[in-house]
Amino acid sequence: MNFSSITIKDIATALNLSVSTVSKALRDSYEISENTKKLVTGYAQEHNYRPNPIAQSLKQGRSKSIGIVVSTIENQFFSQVINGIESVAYENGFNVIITQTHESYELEVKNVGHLTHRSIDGLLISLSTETKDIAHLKTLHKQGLPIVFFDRVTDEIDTHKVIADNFKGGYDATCHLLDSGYKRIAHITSPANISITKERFAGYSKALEEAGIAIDDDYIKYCPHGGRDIGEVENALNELLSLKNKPDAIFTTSDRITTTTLMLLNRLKIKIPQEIALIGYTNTTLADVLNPSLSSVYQPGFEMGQKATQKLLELILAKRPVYEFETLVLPTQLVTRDSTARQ
Amino acid sequence: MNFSSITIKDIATALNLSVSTVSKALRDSYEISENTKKLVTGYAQEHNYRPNPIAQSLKQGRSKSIGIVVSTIENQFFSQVINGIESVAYENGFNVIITQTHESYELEVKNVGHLTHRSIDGLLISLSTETKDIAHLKTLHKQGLPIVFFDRVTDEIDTHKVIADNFKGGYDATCHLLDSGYKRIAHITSPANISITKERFAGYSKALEEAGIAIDDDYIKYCPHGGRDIGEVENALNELLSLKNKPDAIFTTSDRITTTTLMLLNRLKIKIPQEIALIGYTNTTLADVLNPSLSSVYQPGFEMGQKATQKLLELILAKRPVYEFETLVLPTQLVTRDSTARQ
DNA sequence: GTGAAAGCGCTAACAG
DNA sequence: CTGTTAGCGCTTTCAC
Repeated sequence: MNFSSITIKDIATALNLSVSTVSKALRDSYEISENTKKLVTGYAQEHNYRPNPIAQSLKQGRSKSIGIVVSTIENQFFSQVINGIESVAYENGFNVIITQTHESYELEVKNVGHLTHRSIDGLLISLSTETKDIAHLKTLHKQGLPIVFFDRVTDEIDTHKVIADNFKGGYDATCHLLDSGYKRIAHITSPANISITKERFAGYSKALEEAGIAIDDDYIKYCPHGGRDIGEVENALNELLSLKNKPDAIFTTSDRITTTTLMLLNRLKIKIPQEIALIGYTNTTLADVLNPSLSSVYQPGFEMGQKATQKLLELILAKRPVYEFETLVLPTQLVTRDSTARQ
Repeated sequence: MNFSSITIKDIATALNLSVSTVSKALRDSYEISENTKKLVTGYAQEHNYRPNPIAQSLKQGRSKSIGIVVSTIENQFFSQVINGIESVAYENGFNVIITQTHESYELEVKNVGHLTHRSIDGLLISLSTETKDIAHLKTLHKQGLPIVFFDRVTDEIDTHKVIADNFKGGYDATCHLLDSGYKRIAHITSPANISITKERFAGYSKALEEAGIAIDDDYIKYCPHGGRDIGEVENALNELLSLKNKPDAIFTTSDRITTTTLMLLNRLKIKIPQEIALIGYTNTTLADVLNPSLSSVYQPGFEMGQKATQKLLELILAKRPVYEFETLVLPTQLVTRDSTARQ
């Protein structure tokens, strides 16, 4: 039910006009005289007329809304992205529908189904950690649904993408550890199938390689759900701590893994950075007040949301099919704090 | 555009039936023979038919979606609430549209307008800190829009409400400080016009009163936007610190105020709890790993979202107007940590 | 300049 | 049991 509006018909009868005249007048059609336009718009204003978007959608086959798929809005990175998305979407008269996968492939498929089914004009998506098969998206993409990937992307679909410079993020973080004197640098990360994991790992590897340090597979641990469950991180950490040659530093990816690692180390009373240094990806505003303050790689979430939405709107509003796609790479920010202080 | 469906008409022509027969068959009407039902549903399944929700909404005047208004999803409390809302909404075939006020009255009015205008079936709202006049909601409520308030409520509208036990939260926090030996307990809080502020303040007052300590107005500081801007908290804190009789403890409300206060105290190198103890409302999962670990009042956000949605759905699905309303009060949880350790 | 009419996809009286 | 018809609110030909 629409709780705030009279209809075009009401205006028509009140003004003794036809609905089509009113409709055209409201849309400022050249066919309508200035007089009636004024009459109509005046009446509309006065009675707080607002077109019923549902009827418009049905008629026009467009809903002026865009769908969003993220893993979870509890993650500050994603809520920042969403704020960026909203800022651009609202400015352009679009509204957004947010859904969460909670890192589940099944939920991702379900959400995407729901969204398209609810007639969105375009989709912004960051893939779940479980997602390997993207058939559900390929189909939609082929049918012409505008899609823009952000954060966790795929190269199986050719469209606009907006990501952070994950390679550099991993590289910078690792270099910083090396520069601070750490040598046995472990890496706890998300599953290897998602893009960000590979890219960050590549940066980590490159840095070690340049420092002449061999990659030790024992030092690389994957959390199947990107740290969604505390147990994943616990296992990873325990395995690292039980190595004969324990790491002296850890580089973590993903907010969840990072903060959980910090918590677990504290719980184990392992001194950071004296026994083990820690640097990780996180967008929490609390990095400064953690114990110890946490060196981190910060991603421009808000900007990522804005950029992705701009690209999506380009696709949605394009008069003709688009075949040239861009991948925007945004810089990350390395912030060094106590958790990686020089030994 | 709907990217995933054939229409009822397609089915009808394919099966040589009328659209109404198909429609009824799909809705399992008693008027239709088992045979044709099977035929229709079979064909529908096979061709992945899904009703166009836009058309359904237009026809039925219901959209099966509910609107949410919160201050900001970056606040973990609200993202937890939203998760609770989603869990119940999805289970019942409703989807949700999330909007943020960023503590602005203007944005609240705008969002509510947008939402109703987009034909929501019901509204879940936590008022912005700026909101004093709720005429925009009263009108809608009178027109019959089901509304459920949560967290920050108003008593100017008679409907279901779901809140935390704010009085007890304030009372418990203050008692805990008193029990730990603190006597000069300051309070930094949100504006006095919102419900949670008054209720928590009442708890704080009661505890002091019971301890035979007079309320000192100099110890009560309000942040006009609930700590949205760091400057608000900075001012409040500076005023407290420049008192001749400095407080030895602070009780803060709202996630934002709490964590900002912690950050500022750290920045000022004021030792917590030795120089000033700190306890505050926060739902961050990081309370344990803050420096120092932070005593806090935790609110059952997820549950609040669930309950509010259940009540809203009751209203939406009610066959006849509802005149009996409930206010559910959920318990909060006091978690004591290092920031309020006994002196 | 204005209006009549069709139709977006669906539902629901009402006939048959 | 099935079909015809009207209509949700809007836009858009096509007549007048």
